[in-house]
Amino acid sequence: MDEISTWILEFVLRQDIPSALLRRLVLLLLPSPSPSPSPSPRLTKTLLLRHLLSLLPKLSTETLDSIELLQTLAPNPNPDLLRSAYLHAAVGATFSSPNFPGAVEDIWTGRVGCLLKSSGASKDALASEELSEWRRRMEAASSRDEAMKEGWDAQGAVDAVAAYARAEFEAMGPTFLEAAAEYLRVLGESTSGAAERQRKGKMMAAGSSRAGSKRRKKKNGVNAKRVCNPILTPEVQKVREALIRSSKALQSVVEDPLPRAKEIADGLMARKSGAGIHVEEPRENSDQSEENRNMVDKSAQAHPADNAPDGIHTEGRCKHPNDATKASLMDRNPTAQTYEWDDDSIDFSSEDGTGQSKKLHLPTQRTKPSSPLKVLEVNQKVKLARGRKRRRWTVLEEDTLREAVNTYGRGKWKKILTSYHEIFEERTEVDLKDKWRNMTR
DNA sequence: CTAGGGTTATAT
DNA sequence: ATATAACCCTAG
Repeated sequence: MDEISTWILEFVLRQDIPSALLRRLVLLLLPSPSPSPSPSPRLTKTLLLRHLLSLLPKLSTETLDSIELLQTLAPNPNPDLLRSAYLHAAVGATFSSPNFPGAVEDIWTGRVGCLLKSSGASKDALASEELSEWRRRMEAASSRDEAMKEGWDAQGAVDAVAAYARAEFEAMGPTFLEAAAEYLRVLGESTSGAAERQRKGKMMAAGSSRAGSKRRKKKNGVNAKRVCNPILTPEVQKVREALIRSSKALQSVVEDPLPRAKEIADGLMARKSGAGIHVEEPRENSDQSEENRNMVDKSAQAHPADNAPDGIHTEGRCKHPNDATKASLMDRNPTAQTYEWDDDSIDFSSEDGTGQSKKLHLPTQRTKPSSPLKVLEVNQKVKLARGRKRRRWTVLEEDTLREAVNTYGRGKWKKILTSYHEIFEERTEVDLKDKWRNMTR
């Protein structure tokens, strides 16, 4: 995984992502050497902390595993909170286990026993007087009630773990992307050098040290340019490229609003025109365009959360599985120009101060084909031109597919697709089958 | 809907 | 230039 994916993953992990997805990411990235080099310590830590929090109302041995792993990651800015979290998690896990003697054996004789015996880093980080005290108490007790009678605050234990995780996040500071965004915002507000240097320092603290030194080297050559156009700093360029490149990965997290909007629009169309839907291919504009706008507005109202912030775009994928044959208003218009996030079509620069900006201008509507023959020809062209954009399979998708084939069996592609549709977004059952064929060759 | 052959874009 | 992965077509 490269540095840029790391920034983005870290950012994504700090967001509110579905717990199922988080779990998968944990399984994918954590158990140390998965495919290639393990992720950066910072990312690993983020992942572990998120995992820890996601387990939370419950305390289990999984909680303990997470904390033990976290303990191995330097630096450890909150040693007291870490010890406290471990203690509370251990006690909590013991009490919430259905098998009290078994849990004591596993947690207190096993884990804690080893921990207290061994000397060195892990002992320093996790062991405490209180922990050995609890160990004595647990091993002496013959039942859960007996162990608990000296007082135990279950909610307090959960709070202790949460407090530790929050403190760690706090100590880590904002994610690299957030810091970069903040830096640029401030840079845009004031061109004062002092402020710039201050923010810069803050940002560097957030990023990995490797990233920092790399960029510092680059900085000098482009300084003149960035003063007059803060949007063009190498940092933005880099982040922008990263966002584009990673949009594929993000697609499994961020829903593309377009298919949904189209669905709604089609629904409205169907209701409006009764049974038959026929829209002339090259549409006469003016009178219908008003209606068209309304429909878009309505769909926007129905899904306010889908409005992505400016600059973060998912690709405009218009095709909807069931609509391949229907020509609808929302389908890609062959005569219109769309702005796509293709890697090589990105050019935000307007270096020439001539004010002659490169505006997109939509060509005026072509005259509609006169003969039926021509209509056919145009339709064919549309069909040919409408191949899906190639999208590489993510590791998450591959993993999910493997797991799904294990549970449902090879050949149950439709079933697999529907039960994991949130992960196989925009894939068809045929894609799954093809992918499986590729994977097993 | 699935299987399997065919086509094309992309990585090596 | 070639191999491979992703995608397409279509019979059954």
